[in-house]
Amino acid sequence: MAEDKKNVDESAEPQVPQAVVSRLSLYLRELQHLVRDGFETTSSTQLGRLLGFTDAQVRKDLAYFGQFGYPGIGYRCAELIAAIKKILGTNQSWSLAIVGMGNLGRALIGYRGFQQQGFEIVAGFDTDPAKIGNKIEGLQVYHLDEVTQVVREKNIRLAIVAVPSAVAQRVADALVSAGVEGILNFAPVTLALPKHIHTVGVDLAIELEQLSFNVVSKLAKGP
Amino acid sequence: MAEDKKNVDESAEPQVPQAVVSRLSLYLRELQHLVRDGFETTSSTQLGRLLGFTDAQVRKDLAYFGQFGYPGIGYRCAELIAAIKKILGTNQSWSLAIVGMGNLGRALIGYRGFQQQGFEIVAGFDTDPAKIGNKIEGLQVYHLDEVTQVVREKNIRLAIVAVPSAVAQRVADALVSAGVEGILNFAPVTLALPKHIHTVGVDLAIELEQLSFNVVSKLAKGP
DNA sequence: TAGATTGTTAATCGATTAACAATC
DNA sequence: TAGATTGTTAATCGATTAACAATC
Repeated sequence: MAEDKKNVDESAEPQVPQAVVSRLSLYLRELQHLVRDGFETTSSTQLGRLLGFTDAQVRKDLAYFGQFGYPGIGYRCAELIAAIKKILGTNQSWSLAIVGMGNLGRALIGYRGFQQQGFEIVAGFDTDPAKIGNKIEGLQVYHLDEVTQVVREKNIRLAIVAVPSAVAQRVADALVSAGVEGILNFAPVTLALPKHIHTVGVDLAIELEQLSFNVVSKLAKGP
Repeated sequence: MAEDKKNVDESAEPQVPQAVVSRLSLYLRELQHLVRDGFETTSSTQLGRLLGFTDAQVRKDLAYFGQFGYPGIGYRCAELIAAIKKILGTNQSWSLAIVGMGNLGRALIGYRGFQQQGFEIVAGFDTDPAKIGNKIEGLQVYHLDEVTQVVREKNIRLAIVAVPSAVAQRVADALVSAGVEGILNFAPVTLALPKHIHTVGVDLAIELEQLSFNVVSKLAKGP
């Protein structure tokens, strides 16, 4: 128990790369489309083609989590969907908080895609007195000072941060001390948080920078 | 010239991994914060610490593009900012179109972070007659049928897709045939587009799935 | 049976890290 | 000079792909 070599994780499982987890979400999305389009089964080749991956990669990714396919047949879509949801934790529904009732925050409250994948926003927070106590887009808005109480009452484990950069770190700290375990951060800053808190950052300007880089780079090569 | 081994890109340059490009955007963001906070210079160690990377990785990433540092000194922030902007193509301003004037589309029009990094939304598109011809959040809204003309007139090279999944592919096709070269897609679908068109997909539900996966996985290990 | 497709091992490829001479 | 830090090469590590026996 005492002997740790380097900083290797002590847990037994093979340790799943984050890249595998994000492809898992893409497999889930494609499988849902396949079911909608009437497919009962699919194959690693088909899934790979739809997403631009090799068939080997699809099989390898799934192999991290178990055996889900049938040699000679492929994968039963409904079955694989259920399995991936279980792995991702979205076989159950998650209660979310959102902080920041600006343009982006309000848009996210109305976003249908969250509900569809098992995420329900159950509380909004802001510090603007004009907004607190009202409902915005049907969602009850609380003062950030009440976050600890509301998070406990409503069993909130994940939160969305949609506030200006200048206050994002303070808001994140408040969420963490209220007991939130994961944060989806839309403010264009790197949050400094305890290691056991999970963070995903979405910086919209950065996404555009990836595009502009690729567009300008391609100028070098002719058509 | 004829002899190509496998499907190796013919272009001379070392071929930059996409992961490097996204870290480049993060370096830029941190450098801008450092300048705001009064730093004249920084180092690979400092940048790495702020972002959770090793110093070696920072230097290696930058080395793809040239020599920007001073041995014994580090990097001059302003200088490195200018260099990265040039690499990413954001030393110039980009004119953007946005398609879809729903909740998310309207929020993105008002998002200050785009302007700040050199992206200006100059035209909105929709197919709802009630919206066309008006200004939304100060932005002129056109019918999607006019996209080719507007794209040409306003020199638009990048576009944001914020429409429902069901129509995202058709919208993307229209943008491409209008001459757009890069698409930031918020619809939760994989777009099938010509190889020379660049796409970045942002699926908000998938970002939350990454969080839920990590939160449930951590249950296995006790504190 | 023949054809299809899995799960898995081994081979390849690519990315990260460590180390260090060169430089300020 | 001593201390700091770069750019770069070599070593390590990890992820992807190819190949194939097993299975339906």
